[in-house]
Amino acid sequence: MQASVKSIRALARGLDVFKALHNHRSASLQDLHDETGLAKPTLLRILKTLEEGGVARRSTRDGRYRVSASVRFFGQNLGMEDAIAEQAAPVLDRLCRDMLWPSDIGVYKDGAMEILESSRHQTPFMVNRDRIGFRVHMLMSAMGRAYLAFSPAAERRTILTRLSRSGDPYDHAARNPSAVLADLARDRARGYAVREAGYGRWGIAERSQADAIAVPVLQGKRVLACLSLAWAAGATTRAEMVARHLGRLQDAAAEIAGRVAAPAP
Amino acid sequence: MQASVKSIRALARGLDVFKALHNHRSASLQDLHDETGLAKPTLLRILKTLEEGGVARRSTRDGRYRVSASVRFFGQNLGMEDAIAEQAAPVLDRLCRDMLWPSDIGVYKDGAMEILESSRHQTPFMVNRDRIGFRVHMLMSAMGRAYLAFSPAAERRTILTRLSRSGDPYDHAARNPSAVLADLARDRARGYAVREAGYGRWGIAERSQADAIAVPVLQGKRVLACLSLAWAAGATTRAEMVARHLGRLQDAAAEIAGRVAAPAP
DNA sequence: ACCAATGTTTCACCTGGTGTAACACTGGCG
DNA sequence: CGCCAGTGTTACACCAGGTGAAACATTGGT
Repeated sequence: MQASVKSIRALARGLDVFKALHNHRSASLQDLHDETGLAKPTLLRILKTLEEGGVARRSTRDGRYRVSASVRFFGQNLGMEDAIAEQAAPVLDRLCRDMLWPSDIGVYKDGAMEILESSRHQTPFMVNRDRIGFRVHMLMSAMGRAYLAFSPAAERRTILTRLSRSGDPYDHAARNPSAVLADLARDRARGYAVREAGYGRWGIAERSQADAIAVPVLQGKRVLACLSLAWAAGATTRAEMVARHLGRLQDAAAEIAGRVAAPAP
Repeated sequence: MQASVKSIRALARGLDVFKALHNHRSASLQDLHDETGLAKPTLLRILKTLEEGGVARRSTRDGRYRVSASVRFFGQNLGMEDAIAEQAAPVLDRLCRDMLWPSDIGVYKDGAMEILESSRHQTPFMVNRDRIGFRVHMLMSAMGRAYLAFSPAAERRTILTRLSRSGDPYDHAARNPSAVLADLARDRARGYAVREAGYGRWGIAERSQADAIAVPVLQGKRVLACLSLAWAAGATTRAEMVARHLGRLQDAAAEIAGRVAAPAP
């Protein structure tokens, strides 16, 4: 941890003033003084700096301070994935501490699931280097199958059609859709999806077998993302993991969906 | 002027780092070091503070820094009026220096024009105390007439109907719509509107007569706001002011419309 | 014309921000 | 496997720069 890195009080105060300004539509120096408890000369300097930085302005008409309209564009080029990753990260951390096994969260993109965040870095069981945008197969991984199982039928059909045309041998199971659809219906009924036997291994040189389950993060009827739980198959059984952790995993998925809709402060 | 108020370097640097972070979707410490020229320990402290302030985050997966999704909501509760006032303010200042007479900008709201910004504070001719939300009559003021003259016919009709039911004697002219519409058609043809003779006076105790013209700030077919130019009637003639300044006023209106659509950096 | 509330400037104190230098970690290449 | 370049982190000592008390200026109210 970077426990020794100290934060900068002057900057933190500036952010506080900006937030105070953001809460009220406009604020006088006195308002800000009352709200933040900072000395007025300090506030004048902070507000001057915020103005020069283009994030606040002082009306020439009433002398009151407001946030600048330019801040409307802050974060406007972030995608939904960024929001999901950010809101999921602390939930994954907590999950990992509770379950002692790591989780991943990912979204569907261009024919595969793309991993957005992971708590694998907290465990010794890193199978893949943590590079952003790592992609896992739709039909082989628990995460991909969760996405397919819980998506609306139309989207499921579209994706399977796409996979059946793919050059990747792992995707060819989609060419026998009735078998796949039956598996997915079973997953949907159980409330979680499982990975295909033999896909994915743990540890250096992929010696030990891995297993995983995954649940959807639902936004209405759409699957916003999928949340997976992985463990070394030799350590415990799938039935045991489902019994102990499925509820927790589903709760976490619901929490993430809620936080993406209305982020925590 | 508050020429003597110094800005806070530590805060300005923090804002710079935030902006650098905002330009790239994600940035490593090295990226930020290269871009801002700040020492890495300084950056670590700034980033720590931005994280604690909830405006930046560091991905646990790749260790790169990003702006937090929560900044998406910054400035989201500002109205269009705030944006207009902000973008107009510097333009009004410049206009006032060029023309030596003050301008106002206002929007239509609830049966009257509401002043958003003004350069009257730069002149000795302040007729009204600069209180925010000062309202001027639609039919008596140049600004109100400009709004009516250049609005789509349907909106013009709606407003006139509303005014005709008003209790304010100034609004009763709307009860003879054909005369009003003829005046507005003339204003529209000329490209500017004028105030009703006798409305508005300059200076202390309202001794000297005032005159004004106004032009629309157009966003497509809608009148976003109106921009007025006022002067003491005894000092110069309306024909002279139109000849010298109408083009400038229309250019300024176009500039404001452009800046509201895509704010200057 | 007075008074209370708010905004601004000055200035001396000393903390808190700063960068250099040393250290730790990672990944790539031979 | 070991070296090396690139990157991230920690320690530390200096002193610029942030800070708020107090004095001053301005505004608004009745």
